[in-house]
Amino acid sequence: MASISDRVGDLGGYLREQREHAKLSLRQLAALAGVSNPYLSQIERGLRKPSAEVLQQIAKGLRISAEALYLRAGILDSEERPQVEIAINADPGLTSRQRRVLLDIYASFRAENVRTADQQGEPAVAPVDAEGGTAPTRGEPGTRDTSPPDEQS
Amino acid sequence: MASISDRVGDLGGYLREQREHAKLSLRQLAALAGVSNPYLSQIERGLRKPSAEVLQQIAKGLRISAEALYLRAGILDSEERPQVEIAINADPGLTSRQRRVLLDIYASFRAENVRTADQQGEPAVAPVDAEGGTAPTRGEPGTRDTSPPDEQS
DNA sequence: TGCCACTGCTTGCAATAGCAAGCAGAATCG
DNA sequence: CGATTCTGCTTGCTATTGCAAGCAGTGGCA
Repeated sequence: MASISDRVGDLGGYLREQREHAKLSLRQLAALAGVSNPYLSQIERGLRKPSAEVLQQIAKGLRISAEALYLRAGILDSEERPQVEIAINADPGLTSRQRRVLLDIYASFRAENVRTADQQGEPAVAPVDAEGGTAPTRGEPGTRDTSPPDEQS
Repeated sequence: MASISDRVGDLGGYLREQREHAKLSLRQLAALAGVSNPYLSQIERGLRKPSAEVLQQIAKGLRISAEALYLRAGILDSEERPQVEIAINADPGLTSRQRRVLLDIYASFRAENVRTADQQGEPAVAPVDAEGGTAPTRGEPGTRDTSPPDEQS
């Protein structure tokens, strides 16, 4: 029981705190959230590990952002990332090709600014097409070593 | 099977596309991601609904952001993320000119996609870009009416 | 040709999520 | 006071997730 609570950054404690802050009983919040009250109790005590969907519902009941709960549950990572890259990747209104183009241009702009800042003739870093966009120093996925990793099955 | 796939915005199709783009077999990606290959196959075909944890692992294997998968899985709402325009404007690593260029390209891509959608007879799906998205406009939980809702149990 | 390695997938199972029914204690009310 | 309502929690159950074992097809090689 404590192990789950520890691992997810005391999600349960946070939930209880928020619920008490909102002056809701466990049953009231469960009803608002659309989950069973025993299950909510178990979550608060760290006995269960709720899905993102349940967290969404609980967040709705508490009128807080689901992301706050995701962070505590370890679903979201609060590490700093280039926001532009995230936004481009997350934008459902762009095609894969458009995303790639935008990421390329963005990367080259950033590289250009680094070069300008250095002024020391450091070799230009070629813009790398990475759909994930989070590790620009890596080669393209398609150019990766194609020898298969150890078989798992 | 199709119902899950429809509901989560074709997560499975996206996963397959990304995997193929990375030139990985199903087994290779499963190994990289640390999930079983039958399960990955089921996910791609929409037969299973993976947890956020599994999505995180798969994203790691594909070297893309987990959030892209969360969006397609319905775990994250795209309105909760920084919009591309906002992100570009806020990026300290870009010059004004670069920002303008990126914004112009982004806008033309979006317009292109709207036109494409119109030509196909679909209703325009371009989301209204509202500043701040769905940032909670309601007060703190503590400020809400504290009369209990109807009891459910 | 047979053998081997690879591919994606089927199937049955164990573990866990999430729930309904219900318990015991506390608080409130007539 | 007893009855009622509320509180958080226990327990046993079903549905689902995720996996291991294995199948059938494909391609490459001696």
